[in-house]
Order: sequence, then C-alpha cells, then structure tokens
Amino acid sequence: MNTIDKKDKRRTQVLSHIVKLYVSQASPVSSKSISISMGDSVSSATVRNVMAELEELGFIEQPHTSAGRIPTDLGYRYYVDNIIDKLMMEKSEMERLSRVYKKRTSSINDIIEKTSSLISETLHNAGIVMCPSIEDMHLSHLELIKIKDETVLAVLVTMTNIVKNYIVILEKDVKETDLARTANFLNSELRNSTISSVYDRIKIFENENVDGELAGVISLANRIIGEIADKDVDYDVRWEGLNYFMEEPEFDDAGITKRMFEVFSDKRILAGLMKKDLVDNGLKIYIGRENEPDALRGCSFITSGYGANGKTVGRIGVLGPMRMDYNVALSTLGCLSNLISKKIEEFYE
Amino acid sequence: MNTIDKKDKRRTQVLSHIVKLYVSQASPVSSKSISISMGDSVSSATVRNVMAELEELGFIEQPHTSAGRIPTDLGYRYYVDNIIDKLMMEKSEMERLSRVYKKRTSSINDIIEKTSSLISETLHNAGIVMCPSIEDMHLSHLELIKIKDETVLAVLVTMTNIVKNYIVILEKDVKETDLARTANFLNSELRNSTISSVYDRIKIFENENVDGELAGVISLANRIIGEIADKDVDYDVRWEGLNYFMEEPEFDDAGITKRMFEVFSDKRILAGLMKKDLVDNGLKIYIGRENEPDALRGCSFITSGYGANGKTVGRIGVLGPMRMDYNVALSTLGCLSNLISKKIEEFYE
DNA sequence: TTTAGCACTCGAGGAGCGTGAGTGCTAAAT
DNA sequence: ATTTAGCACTCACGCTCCTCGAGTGCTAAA
Repeated sequence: MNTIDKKDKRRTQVLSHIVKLYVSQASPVSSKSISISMGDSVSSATVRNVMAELEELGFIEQPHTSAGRIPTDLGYRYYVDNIIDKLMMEKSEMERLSRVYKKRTSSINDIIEKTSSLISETLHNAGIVMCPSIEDMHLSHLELIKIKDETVLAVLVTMTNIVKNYIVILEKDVKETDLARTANFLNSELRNSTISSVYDRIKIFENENVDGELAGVISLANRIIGEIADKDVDYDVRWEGLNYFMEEPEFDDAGITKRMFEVFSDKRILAGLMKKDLVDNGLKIYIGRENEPDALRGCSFITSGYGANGKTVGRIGVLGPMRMDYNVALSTLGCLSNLISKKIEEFYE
Repeated sequence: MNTIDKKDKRRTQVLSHIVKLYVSQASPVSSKSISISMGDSVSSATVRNVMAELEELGFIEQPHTSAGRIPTDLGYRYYVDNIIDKLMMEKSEMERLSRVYKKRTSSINDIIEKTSSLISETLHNAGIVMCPSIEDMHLSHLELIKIKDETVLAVLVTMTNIVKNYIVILEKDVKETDLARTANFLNSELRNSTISSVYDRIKIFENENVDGELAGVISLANRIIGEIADKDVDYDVRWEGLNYFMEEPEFDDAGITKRMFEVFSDKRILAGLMKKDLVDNGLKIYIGRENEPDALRGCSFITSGYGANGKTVGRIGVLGPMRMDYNVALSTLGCLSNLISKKIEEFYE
C-alpha cells in the first residue's frame, strides 16, 4: 500500500468516527475522544493532523476555536456515499417489520398510514408518507348512487381497495335507470385501467358520435369521470412523530422549532418534496443545505419510493436532524418500501 | 351610590384595564399605564391601592417585585364571567363569516373542516374542530358492493351527505342477489334513523325467528351494521393554525412548545377534551389551570357546540394563550357554531 | 511519520455593578 | 375618608470582568 492510500484510508476512518460519535453524543468531537474510540492505535496529536486535513477538504468544521469538530453537510454526504456499511440490517429487526405487514388489511392506504408511525417509532424521527394518487392506481369498480335530485355519489374502488367518494352535482335530474346503465358501461371499461386512460377512452367514444340511448350514457360517464379526474390529483401526505425529533438538542431554539412547524403545517410543502422524486423508485437523501425549504437546511430528509410492476406510485420518508443514524434510516426505509410494494402486488393477485 | 359599590366598580374597572392592556402588550401592566388608559381620571397612586386589593383577592399577581401586574387564572375568569361586554360582534364581520357558509357544499364535513382554518385565521390561534360521529347522524342511504369473493364494500351516506366506506370481510362468499336484497332491506329501514337504532331494529327482527330467505338477509344485515357500529365510534378531530399562537411570546420557551406539540400530536387528547362537553350546546371556557392536560395549563381553551333539532353532534373550538381576546373569541365561536347548525338543518330540508 | 509537550484561544458560566421601571408606604391635600 | 404627591426601596435586566478548562496548533524530539 502506498503512502497516499494509507493517508486516505485514515482520513476516511477518522471522518467515520467523527460522524458516528457526533451522531450519538450531539456535541463537537475532540481529537482525544477519536483517538480513544480508535483503540489508542493513534495518538490524539496524529488525529489532530488528520482533522486539519479534513477541515481543509471541507468535511468537518469547528463551531469555534477550542471546540471539537462536527461534520459539515459535505462530510455527511461523503459518509453516506462512501463510508457507510451499506444497508446492513439485523435479521430480527427485518422480521419485526415484516410481521406488521403480514396482517390481512382491507386497503393499501391502511398499511401506508401505519407505516408513518412505524417509521417514526423505529427511527425516532418524523415519519412522512405519501399515499398513491388515485390517478396512478388501477381501478376495479365504480358505483353510482343517486342521493337527491341532481346529486350523485360516485364510489370508486381501486385494485388495492382504496375507496374514494365523489359527490357530483349534475345540471339536471337523472333517472335511476340511466345511472345504472352508465355505471354498467363504466365498469366494463375501467377494470384494471387508470382513471386517465378511462377518460381518454370515453373521449374516443364521444367523438364517434353515437346517438340514442348510448349518447346519454356516454355524456353522463364523461361528466362523472371528468369530475373525478379533475378533483383528485392531489397526493395524500401524512406525518407522525414530529415530537421525537423535537426532543433533539438541535431544536432547543424556539425560532427553529417554529419554522419547522410551519413546514409541517402546510402539507403542500411536504407533498412537493415527496412528489419531486416520484419518478424514482430508489432511496433519496437530502442533507442540510441540499434541502430546498429554508427551514429544513439543518435537517436531513431521506425518502424511498414504493410501487408495483415497475411503476413508482408513492414515497415514504424520514425527516430528522442532520445528526442522524443514516445506516439504520436507509436500511429501514428500504425495507419498508419493499414491504409496501409487495403488499400492493398481493392485491393484484 | 354607597361607598362599597363605588369601590367595587373601580376594582372591576381596573381589572378590566389590566386584562385588556395585558392582552395587547403581553407584558406586565403598571399602575401608571392603567391611570393613563383610564384617561387620568385617577392617579397612579390610587390605582396602586386598588391593585393591592385585587392582588389580595387573587385576581392579579406580580411576576416579581417592581414589575407590573398580570391577571391570574381567577382574574381572567372574573373578567370573562362578569366584565366582558357580552357577545358584541361587528355586523360586517358577522357577514364575512356567514358568506363563507353560503356556498353550496357537497358534505357537511367540508364545511366543518373549513371552519377550522376560518377559526385560526380569524382569531390568530389554533382552531380545533370535531366532526360529528357517524353514530349521531341520521342516515340516508346504504350501498353494498361486492369487491371480491368475501369482501364487501359498504357505502353509508348520511342526511348531511357524509359518506363513509367500510370494507367488510365476511366468513363466506355471498351472492350478488343476496347482497342486493340485504341492501334493499336496510335502505327501507334506515332512512332518517341513526345507526344504533337500525342496529336495534335488526336485533328485534332476528329475535322474531323468521326463516327462509329473510333469515339470510337479516343475518347479513346484522353482520354488516354490526361492523359499522363497532368500527366507527371515533370522532374525527382536526386542527389548524398552531403556528399562529406559537408566535406569541409565551411560547419562546422551547420546553413549553414541545409539550404543547405532544398534545397536538395525539388526536385522542384533543378528542377527549371536545367530547367531554359534547352533551352541551353552549360555549365552554377553560382558563389556565382549569385545563386538564398539564401542557395546557398556560392556555385558554374555548369551545362551542353545534347540532340540529336540539341535539348537539359536534364542537368547534379555539386554543391559545391565556392572554387572548376573549370577547372576539367568544362571539366568533358562537357565530360559527350557529352557522354550522343552520347548515346541517339545510341538509334535512 | 508519529508523538509528547506546551502555549494559546475562546466559550461557558459566575460575580459584580449600575440603571430604571415599578412598587409600597407615608404624609399632605382635597 | 379619599386621593394624591413624594420618596425610599426592590429587583430584573443588561453590562463588563474574570476564571476555568477543554481543545487546539505548533514545535521539537522520538
């Protein structure tokens, strides 16, 4: 091994110790404590030299002279990208998690909601989940119920047993028989399709200029599906366990806590963050200033996509201080999103 | 006017000024500022004498010697009970609020959810609303949809257009025709009844020991309504605008903020607080230590019930620092709960 | 290249002090 | 009998000053 390599290896080693120690103790790490945690294989003086190099490289910084060092965003990033012992997870832990998903559940959304508390309890940080948009799901059934003269209730069921209700107010009264016919027509069209493809097909029917009875059915179908496609493009985002990571010393400052709070009060912000990476199925990590909302600049945000048949339909994630156990967080999220994906596939069987 | 009365009147007057000044300036109120705000009709020295009496009575206190006075829980309570200019509300404000409720909406829950943000924006505090439990609502329609072999989706619609879905997993496969028959039977039974009264009636049918076709229908109906009655006793509680009152100086302390947060993280706590007064339709006020959860001992919590036909089915409320404009809060909540009640009645027309 | 040794830095925390807002009391005024 | 002016007193707040010690960077020896 040549000298450059050796130097490099020790740098990595020291950075790794800094990150790990800082994650657990939450206060700047001194050369001495690193030396000890490395089993006194090197003296604190040597560590200090290495630390000076790491600081030069921008991986660590001193909050003030005569304090120890803490990792910078870049340091965490390097740690996550190059150092971390990739995705090692205890078998027992993995089994504990999968057991939760074993239970038979009525709807996929139940399982996803439960995931949010599972994340926050396991990782002691805020768990954030995004349920799939109805847009992305495959449909199974539509029921039309006349409530009042012009008021129709449409009940849409997806293959994953997500049930959505839409109250559609029509321009004029509609006969029960017409409604039933429309429902029959739509049910024959929509099984295993997405809402938008159904919508497209209706448009084609419409252009074919049929008339008589079918024309009425098509126009009513168009009206109802149009309403549904219009209304429900939003993703449902939920979070839990914000209290966990408010307990961290980073949040002793009331100002930070408040700004944090604003982010969580506005679901659109979180939804935006999740949606941004929706195309991607893999793990995404945002560390410190890599986050877009200012209030999250001191945080790390990790998300992972789930889906089925090669299509990602939602994401789950965890938000916490930069000082976070990335190893556990990454492996847990990976495991959970896999479990959800499998669960979705079960519904299609 | 005898002397006692006169003394009493001035005490009341001074307390009123203390509360009002403290609400607006958020720092202890001095004798001088009271004297000024009373138009120099009395000197600060006299005010000091009155303040000493009020302190003796437990209505105000000093955070420390040489500071002004702030109202105690008892002081606020006296203010609210005896001093406040009852429920005066600007006409324009009243119209602004009622305009929101004018719009035609599909379901009563929409309007109640909107109320939560309306409260928080109007009062600059946290708005909390509790939607009615399905238990308390009158039913209008039930639809049964077979999703899979043993999986049935029950869609329940109330008179107020609240739609609830229940996925019921049966022990054995059920025929579509039986399902349709059961739905017909139930629909004839449930219109304008509550879920529990329907359940009771089914029990009576069951005891009458009918047999043949009807027996199957009854048993299936029993199973489904039982499931619904079982599952959905929870009240749906929502809040909004916590950020507003976190901006108050009272919450500069991170510890308080965190404990506050825990209360809001656990909907059961809020639901419990709301439910406690559910029987009552009127306004309820909890000031400071009158609140049960420890974390709310520094807050005031005001709620008001809504309902129709003499029955209260839900509550709306506002939570903020004790230093709150009680006058505006009380009148706004009163007005809003009236508007909701009226809206519910509209659905029954 | 590593390490022991040492001077140096600087934040945290405590003591001391002046300032001023606001009080409580007393004695005079109404 | 009340009200008020006057005055001494109190105490939080903000300021500076000081000590302490953890942790560093540098130098020179191993």
